Amino acid sequence: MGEPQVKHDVFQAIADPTRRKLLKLLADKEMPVTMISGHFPMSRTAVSKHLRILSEAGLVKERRVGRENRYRLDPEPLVELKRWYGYFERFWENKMAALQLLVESDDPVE
Amino acid sequence: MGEPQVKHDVFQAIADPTRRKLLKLLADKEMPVTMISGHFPMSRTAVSKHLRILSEAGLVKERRVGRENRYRLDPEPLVELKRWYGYFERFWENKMAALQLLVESDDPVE
DNA sequence: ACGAAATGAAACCATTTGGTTTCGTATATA
DNA sequence: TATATACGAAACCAAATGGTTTCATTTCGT
Repeated sequence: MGEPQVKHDVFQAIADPTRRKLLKLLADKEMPVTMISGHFPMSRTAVSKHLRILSEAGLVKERRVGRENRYRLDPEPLVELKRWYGYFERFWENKMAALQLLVESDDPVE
Repeated sequence: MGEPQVKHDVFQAIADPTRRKLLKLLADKEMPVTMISGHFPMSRTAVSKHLRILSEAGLVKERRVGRENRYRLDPEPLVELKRWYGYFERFWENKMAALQLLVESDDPVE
């Protein structure tokens, strides 16, 4: 019983650029740690720690398969982000109308 | 010429809960620093440093009026946030449909 | 049975972060 | 003019962050 006691929340989790890249990488593919770390200019252990933080925030799920640990995105906690953002939508009136068009076009960011 | 050279980006800026509260506080009201800091259990100087970070990220605008420095929300950089999570929306298909309803209802978060 | 692969835990380190208190300066007001 | 108010800069500090290397454990493939 009691709260889920998450150590890192979504906002903290996505604050780091490496972790944002991790989420994109794991968005459509499930991958084991060593393969994941091949995409980053740091040690496997460092990547592993980032994955841990993402996992604490609920943004990735891990699945043990033999000796490897496979990770995959779980986008569900991003809803909190969307809600938070949604609160502010009421505050930009005219200014945002133009920029909204930019958002609608879905060229990838980062 | 050259990039705007922002020290703190939006993701870092909103990672801290105090700064998220600041944004909500300044969403519809322009306020001077001392009045703002009255809403937080820390020194005026500490609040001032948070405001500086938000300012670097472009999320607040400051305006000098006499001896006071008035701050107000500028939501424009939040568009980057929307674009970012917008990328992931294509990855939550069925699961998100239900939660979407929650988002649409606008009870305040935090 | 044995060696290699996959991983996390632990200890360690430098830098950043979030807070403090003190001080100087500009502006308002009595 | 003198005093009080509003604020940021600076120096400082403890804890968190993001990285490293080393080591032990589990599992796979000969």
